[in-house]
Amino acid sequence: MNSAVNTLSPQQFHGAVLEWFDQHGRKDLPWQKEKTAYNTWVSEIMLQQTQVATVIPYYQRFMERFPDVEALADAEIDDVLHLWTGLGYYARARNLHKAARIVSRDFGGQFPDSVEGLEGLPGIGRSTAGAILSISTGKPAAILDGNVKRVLARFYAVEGWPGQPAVMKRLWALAERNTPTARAGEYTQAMMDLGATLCTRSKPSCLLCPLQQECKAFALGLTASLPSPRPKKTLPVKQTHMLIIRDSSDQILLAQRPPSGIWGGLWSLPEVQDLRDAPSELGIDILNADAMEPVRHTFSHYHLDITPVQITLKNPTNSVMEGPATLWYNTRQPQNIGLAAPVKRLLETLASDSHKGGKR
DNA sequence: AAATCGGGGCC
DNA sequence: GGCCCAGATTT
Repeated sequence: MNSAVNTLSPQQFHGAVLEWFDQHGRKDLPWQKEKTAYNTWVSEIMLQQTQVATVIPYYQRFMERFPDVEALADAEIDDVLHLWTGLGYYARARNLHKAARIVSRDFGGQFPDSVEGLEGLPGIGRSTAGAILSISTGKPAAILDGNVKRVLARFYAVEGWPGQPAVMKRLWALAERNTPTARAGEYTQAMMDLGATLCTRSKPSCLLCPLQQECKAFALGLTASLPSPRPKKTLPVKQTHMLIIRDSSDQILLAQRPPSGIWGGLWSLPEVQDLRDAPSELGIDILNADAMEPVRHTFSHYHLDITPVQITLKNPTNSVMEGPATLWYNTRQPQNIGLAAPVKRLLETLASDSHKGGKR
């Protein structure tokens, strides 16, 4: 491997980064007041999916309601999900809750104080474990989140998509190499801040960067092309029908998804691939079916073309569907439940259509 | 519409 | 250990 010759030593690297952090880093965020493992953990999980400005009010509400790991472990999952509503990615809230119970039950309320121990908890991988450990204890532990990947791939001009194991391995080695033994927590914070504020995906602010003089991507004009993008492939398209079934007070039938797989545990509309299978699969008698314009929902690995179908039942008082949990959803008074994203959008559309008095 | 992201989970 | 899955936002 073209190991890092002619470049900054680890001491010079983290020295420059820490000096920049002292002048420009953020040090007053709510989770930086008291850097316990619990506080750091909750903030890191929230920040995995959402920007700082959005996270702040969620973090504060969460901490008021669940001030420590015992409070979270004692909570019902529904209460946790309730405070998570709007943040999305509910699987992470479930993992947070599971992990709290493990820490409380198996570890007497104490978080593991090693990367390996932390990694054993659901929802915590190598990078998040490194962040929690270094920030909350100051122990040297490397992180490699999206921000740090970008900084390192550019600084060392590492070619190749970081999703490739060989590239990932190289980046981890560089991350480990530069992590200081002293001030490791601040260094972790600094690297994340650097990637988030200067070394951004597009239009990085290289002129303000403390690493610019030795940055290979800057020198070679490669900042726009590094890190290398994921090789693209054409996504398969899947089809489904989502049934809009109303009761006499115009509420819409929802069914809960199975706990794992797509939209695990979230609420969705009853679904069939082939409309002709609806009566047998769902146990309903259809008087009329009115298909709406399809909407496309894209996952990382396929497109899902959803055809919403407004259903009129022969027997409107039907009690429906044997398998999953169901509920009747009032679009005029949206409840705080975890809804699959395209279903949420669809229900909002239906609500605003009915306000206008229009039927489509 | 395409890119992005850290972890889970299966083989 | 390698590969794919999943969810939602940003660009």
